[in-house]
Amino acid sequence: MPQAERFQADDPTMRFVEAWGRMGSVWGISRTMAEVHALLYITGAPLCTDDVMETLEISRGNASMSLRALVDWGIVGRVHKRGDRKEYFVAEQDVWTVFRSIVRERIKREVDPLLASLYEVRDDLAPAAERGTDPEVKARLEAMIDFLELCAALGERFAGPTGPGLQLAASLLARNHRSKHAD
Amino acid sequence: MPQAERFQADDPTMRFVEAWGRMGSVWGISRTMAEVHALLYITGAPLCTDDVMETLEISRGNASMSLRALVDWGIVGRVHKRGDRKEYFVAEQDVWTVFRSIVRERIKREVDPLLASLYEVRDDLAPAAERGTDPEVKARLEAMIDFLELCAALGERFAGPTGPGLQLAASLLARNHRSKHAD
DNA sequence: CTGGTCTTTCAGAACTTTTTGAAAGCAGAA
DNA sequence: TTCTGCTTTCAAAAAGTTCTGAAAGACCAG
Repeated sequence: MPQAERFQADDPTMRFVEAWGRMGSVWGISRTMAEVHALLYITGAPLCTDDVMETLEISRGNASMSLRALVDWGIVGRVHKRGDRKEYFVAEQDVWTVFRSIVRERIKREVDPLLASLYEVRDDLAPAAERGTDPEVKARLEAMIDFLELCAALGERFAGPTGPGLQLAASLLARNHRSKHAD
Repeated sequence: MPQAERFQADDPTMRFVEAWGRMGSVWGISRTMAEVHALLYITGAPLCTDDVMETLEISRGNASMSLRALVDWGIVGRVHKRGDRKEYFVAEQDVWTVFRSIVRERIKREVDPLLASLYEVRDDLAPAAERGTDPEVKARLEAMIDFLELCAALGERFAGPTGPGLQLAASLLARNHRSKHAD
């Protein structure tokens, strides 16, 4: 497999990359980052910064940033080839593992800080016997906190590093499934 | 409860609104939209466009757009008061229902289109006996498609309009839980 | 050390999204 | 009909984000 790949714009690989790129928002990352990930995933083999730059036609800086961010998210790993100074990158190949990393990261980055803020609000609410704050406000706040705690806990269980993941998902679908699709 | 509410910036209501606003990205909506939703949710009572404008200090246009979008997402409803020409808005009060609406919408808007693109790529790949496309590429594509289908199906089951939702979530947590938190 | 190869950083440019405010639209009352 | 009170729309402005490319940094080999 040659180092500098040249894909046609309508090559299946490229079409996959584009489709995946459009999804970036769902995973909470930028389009380019998603494309870089898609390219690494579908290619399977380790690619270096220049491969990524050339294939996606992006700048060196952008490639470097995106790759590092993917490594931070834990869904891309760094690899070295003997006798080659360059650094190579490989995407995790198990989709379920990818999913787990993403869920874990997003909970850490987004749900946890929100919960922290809400705890603060609640704690300031309780002791002061708050002049005139509707008690129902407190109840709604609690309801939201409970829900988010449940989400975080579920996320950990469902997608956590040790989680049952796939099997659990499958079994969920299995029990009392109604007739689905034909496709 | 007066029509034009005036909250202190550090009022618990406002603090909730701000915390929730910062979360917008997670739900795939803009900060302002999230704040409008937070305000309606925590207030509990129906508010009109002017209430929202004044409380959040945003323009009429923005308030109007955000409210309509929330109605489209199905997590805010329109209400009319007898003898009042104004339109009022109330947020769904059951957090689990809100969650379900959001999951359903996002799958519809984001996962389904992606799946559609991937099906196209796969279908173009199969018949042509594609000159030189690595068979592993096809395998990886299939793996991704399978995963996304599972997600969509799970989403429907778990968060769908008829779904078991909360109970299911609770039971998931219950079985083989390891010692969690104290807090 | 010096020179070469590769990686990272960062200020500004390009692009995207969000917000505004004024104008147009709509509906009921008189 | 016209007036009035309210809602929606939309073009332009502001704010926010992502990308580029050049320069600086790191590291190794000789």
